[in-house]
Amino acid sequence: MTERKARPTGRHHGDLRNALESAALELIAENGPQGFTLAEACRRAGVSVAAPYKHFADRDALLAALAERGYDEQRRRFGAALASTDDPVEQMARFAAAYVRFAVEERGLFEATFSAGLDKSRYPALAEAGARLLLVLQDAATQLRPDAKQALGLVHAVAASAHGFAAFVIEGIYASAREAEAQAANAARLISAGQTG
Amino acid sequence: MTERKARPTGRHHGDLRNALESAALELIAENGPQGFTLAEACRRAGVSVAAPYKHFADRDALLAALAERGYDEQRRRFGAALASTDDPVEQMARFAAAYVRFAVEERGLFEATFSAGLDKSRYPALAEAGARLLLVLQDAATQLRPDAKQALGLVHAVAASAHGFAAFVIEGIYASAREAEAQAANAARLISAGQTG
DNA sequence: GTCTATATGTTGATAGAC
DNA sequence: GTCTATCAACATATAGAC
Repeated sequence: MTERKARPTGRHHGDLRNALESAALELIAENGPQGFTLAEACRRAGVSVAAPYKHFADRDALLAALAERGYDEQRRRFGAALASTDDPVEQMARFAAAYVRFAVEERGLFEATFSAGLDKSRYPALAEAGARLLLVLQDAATQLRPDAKQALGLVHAVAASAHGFAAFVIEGIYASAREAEAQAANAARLISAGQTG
Repeated sequence: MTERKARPTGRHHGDLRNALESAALELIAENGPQGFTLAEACRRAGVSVAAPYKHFADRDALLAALAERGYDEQRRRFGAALASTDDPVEQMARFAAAYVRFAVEERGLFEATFSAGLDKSRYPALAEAGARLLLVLQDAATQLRPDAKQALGLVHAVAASAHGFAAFVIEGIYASAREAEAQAANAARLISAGQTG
């Protein structure tokens, strides 16, 4: 077979697509979602501003690719958190902590999924990745709320609360990420054990 | 005395400063913080792009003015929420609900205070307005956590959780603002009554 | 698949007339 | 205090060469 990555004809590496995504993630992590511009990402990747258009239809398409990666990474992390215990309430607590940790450790992906402001309907693959993630969480919540709609409600409540702690950490209101994780976990525990039965 | 608002020499109303702030709030409410540009605010206010500079040093100064208004309005609303009951736990619950309601009803002010990304140190008046707000909340929390540091921690936790629900409403994850308010209040109740004593 | 060059639009900000 | 210029900077996106 031929080599998987042919020699670059221009003067670049074999995987510009990935290099652009990484640069974009850096930019978002540094300055928030609006800190990402295609032009600056090109500069960091060492290519001209025309190069991306062979890999992405436009600026939003790159963002959508990031958001999709973000959902997949969340599914991986939150799935692992859920699998780390059998106690349903503790599962929600660890999900909340993982939510905060993800926001801190992968701020670029985190903001790409939440604050990029994409027309989700224009990116079906993105909507599907989000739906897959939600399913994993809803499934876990079903142990606490057998009714599907109530399970979804619980996921939303726990996620919303955790999201707030994540936003506060990013904003620097919590000095310690660990502290914020613990608080988010605690809130999730209370919300999960709270009402119903 | 002379008339309070002299006749405009150009072709505009007597209170451009306010008109610009209102236009900016509209823009932020419509498209988020990055949806605000000085140029677009000028278009909506019906003045040239040079006009603002007689009223604000630069773009950030206008944003800072909005953020300051945002803190003051929060203090007004949250103060009223705290005063509406004597039960300390219920006070925190109503604060959380008011937080979500403020985000929904005054999204421009909400995002100006939280997501504008201002150098707070460059705007002392802004930092002071934020501090005043925090004091009101911390004071109320003292009934539940006599230790000042723990009281502050409780305020942060309740606010963080409420913030998440607010963000979820704005993002459209909660269809009903009322539902989100109720959930935020519930979470606040649990967090407040939760640990310590 | 990458480059150069370019078109086109937008922004923030300033100078100077009135 | 507002306007008319005008500027430099920067963005997204396309055409065409290699």
